[in-house]
Amino acid sequence: MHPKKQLPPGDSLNTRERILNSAEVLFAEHGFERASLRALTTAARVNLAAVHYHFGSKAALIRSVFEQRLAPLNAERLGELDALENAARGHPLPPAGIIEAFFGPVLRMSMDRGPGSGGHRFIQLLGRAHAESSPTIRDLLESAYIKVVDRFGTALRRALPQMPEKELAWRIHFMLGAMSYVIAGTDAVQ
Amino acid sequence: MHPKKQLPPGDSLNTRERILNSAEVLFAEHGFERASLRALTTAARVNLAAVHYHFGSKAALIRSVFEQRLAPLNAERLGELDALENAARGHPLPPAGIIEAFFGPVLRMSMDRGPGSGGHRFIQLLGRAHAESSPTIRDLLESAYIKVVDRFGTALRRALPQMPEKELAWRIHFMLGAMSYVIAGTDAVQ
DNA sequence: GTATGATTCAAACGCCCGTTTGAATTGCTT
DNA sequence: AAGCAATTCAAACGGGCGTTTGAATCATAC
Repeated sequence: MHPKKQLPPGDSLNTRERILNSAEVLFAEHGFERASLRALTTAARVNLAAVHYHFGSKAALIRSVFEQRLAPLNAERLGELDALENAARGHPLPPAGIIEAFFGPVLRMSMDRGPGSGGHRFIQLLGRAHAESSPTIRDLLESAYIKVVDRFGTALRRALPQMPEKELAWRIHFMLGAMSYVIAGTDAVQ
Repeated sequence: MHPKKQLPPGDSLNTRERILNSAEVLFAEHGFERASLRALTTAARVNLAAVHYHFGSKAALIRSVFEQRLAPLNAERLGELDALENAARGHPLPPAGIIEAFFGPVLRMSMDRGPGSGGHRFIQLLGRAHAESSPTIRDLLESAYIKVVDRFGTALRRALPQMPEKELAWRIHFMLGAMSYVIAGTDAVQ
């Protein structure tokens, strides 16, 4: 039957994890559409049908790879913003602090090139997702970000009350663009 | 036989042009891979095989769509840079002028939303190409840009001799990122 | 008007994809 | 040891893709 387990059994995680790891690698390297389940399951030394058994569909696998890593990342962002707000005690926050709370966790994860940790790999994948056109991916990103964007937008608007809404929106757009481009990049620079 | 014409005959251009136009629209809207030749030829009210007759392959069609528009754009960029250099008479150029020579033509083309002209449409396509992962597209972009990047890089280095090479590279990277992100964007802002 | 080459067309080819199936195998429980 | 669900597996399904083919049509030159 479909992924119904009666209990967390002994060690089915092995297959699941192997799929998740290979998926992260291949999605980051080739993009979500170009990386096929056949290539992926071969790399993971796992049967093709295992993806559907453990995840249900390719889209669901993408979602899993995504959320598994993005959730902690966004939690860290919100945590840093919380810390800033607690320290400010009601006063508006320093804009640079807000921006650092948003980009810091990503940049730190991107530097993390320890073997096995794969932080860098996931950030590459995140950059790829930003550049993706397919509605599936765009929806996924949006739903994962909506809470974060909302909190940070509010904080920035409060920190810069004199800045026109439009101008602020453009600046945020520019920042996001620079970030996603640099992150997705092929390390051409540096 | 394959695309060998004995003479520019009466009006074969009609089919070729219809394909090019539909290709630009659909590539810009859905990306190069997601837009299929079947969808494209249907939209152009043209037979499926006409693409291979007139262009040889999908990749060659992409190249044609691309070069047809990118060549004049890059010519304009280089022209503006030439004008700057002639006006400066050997002195280093104002950095803002260099940057305007590079981004100005794109931004102007992007604003051009007159029906039929399709400037905006092509710039969207250009943004999509920047975000693309496939080697075909990356190679295409690189070969189309290499001359421009070289000239502008030299000009910037000469205009900002005190700036470390690395720092300059990063700044260029950021600018390109912001541009491609904004341009490819779904007009979410503004 | 007929010959010739350019162009269009419907149909098929072969490939890769995500997904489904149903039978083996495995591992735990009793 | 038997039973049973969880898991693995090889094989196939159906569909979309870029491409090829070979005949039909069209336009031109003689």
